[in-house]
Amino acid sequence: MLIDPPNQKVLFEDSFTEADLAELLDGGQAFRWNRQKDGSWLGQWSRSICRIERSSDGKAACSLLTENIKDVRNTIRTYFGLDRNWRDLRDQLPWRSDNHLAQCIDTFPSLRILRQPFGETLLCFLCSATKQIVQIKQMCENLARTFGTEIAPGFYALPSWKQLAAVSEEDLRTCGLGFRARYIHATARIIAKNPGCLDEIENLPYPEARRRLMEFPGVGEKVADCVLLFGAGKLEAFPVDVWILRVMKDRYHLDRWSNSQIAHFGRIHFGALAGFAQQFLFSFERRTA
DNA sequence: AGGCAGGTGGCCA
DNA sequence: TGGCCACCTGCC
Repeated sequence: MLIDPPNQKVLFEDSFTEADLAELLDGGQAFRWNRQKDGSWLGQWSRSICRIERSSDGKAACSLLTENIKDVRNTIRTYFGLDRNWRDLRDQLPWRSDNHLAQCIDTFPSLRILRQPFGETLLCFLCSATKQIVQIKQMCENLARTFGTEIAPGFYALPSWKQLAAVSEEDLRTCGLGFRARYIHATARIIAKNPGCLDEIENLPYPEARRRLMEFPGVGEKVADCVLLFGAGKLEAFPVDVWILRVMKDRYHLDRWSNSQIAHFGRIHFGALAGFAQQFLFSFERRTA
């Protein structure tokens, strides 16, 4: 049930512009946020429904609209990474010696990395191959409505991997997944055989977690890195997609380099927080495209 | 109206 | 290893 007025609100410390908020919630990290007519954002993860309201001074307030959430404050803190000092992390990026990165950071100063539920992140990014954000969101919504659980009138949670394991590939295709249906189906079957494996992988160190994720069909280097970055808080994960390749070629002048050489350069250049740096580059490039 | 899109896996030199 | 291609479908 929806609660009105909303229960406990959590205030963000940083200020956000409209563009900041749109980039954080709808910029390709998460696929379950929608801007409402009144300008607020409504989003979902697990069995939570969340509203974010931004006042004219840039302060953003977050509230959960679902009952039965034991620890509201903690749920929000985890998802938005409020337990990390992003200002400090941002300062550790090599912006002093990298003018382009500095410009990207200035453009989206309050950008951070979400910490989404691991299994849901895997599902969303299995949908992402050669699709744009709008279409990925549509696929996720279809999956939730068709195979997920209704948690409030009109709101559906994404199906669990257990729920997905009971669905045929053919039925998955009704969600408009295309060839991605095969990946999701096969991955669900593998997870069903070893139900604890996702929890296990989430808690592994980055290199091993990445290797294990890539054993799932449909999970290559890029998807694995997205899942670990946005769903496991591993900031060293550096997803290399077409946007990042373009950035590295155009802005870092790596003209004659192969894709894998470019990816390698990025990981070395940006270091232990490479994924955080990646998000600034990605957002900036998308905005100026 | 038709090409193209936040990739992956398989096959061939 | 490195490059090329099929794979589905809906949206601009």
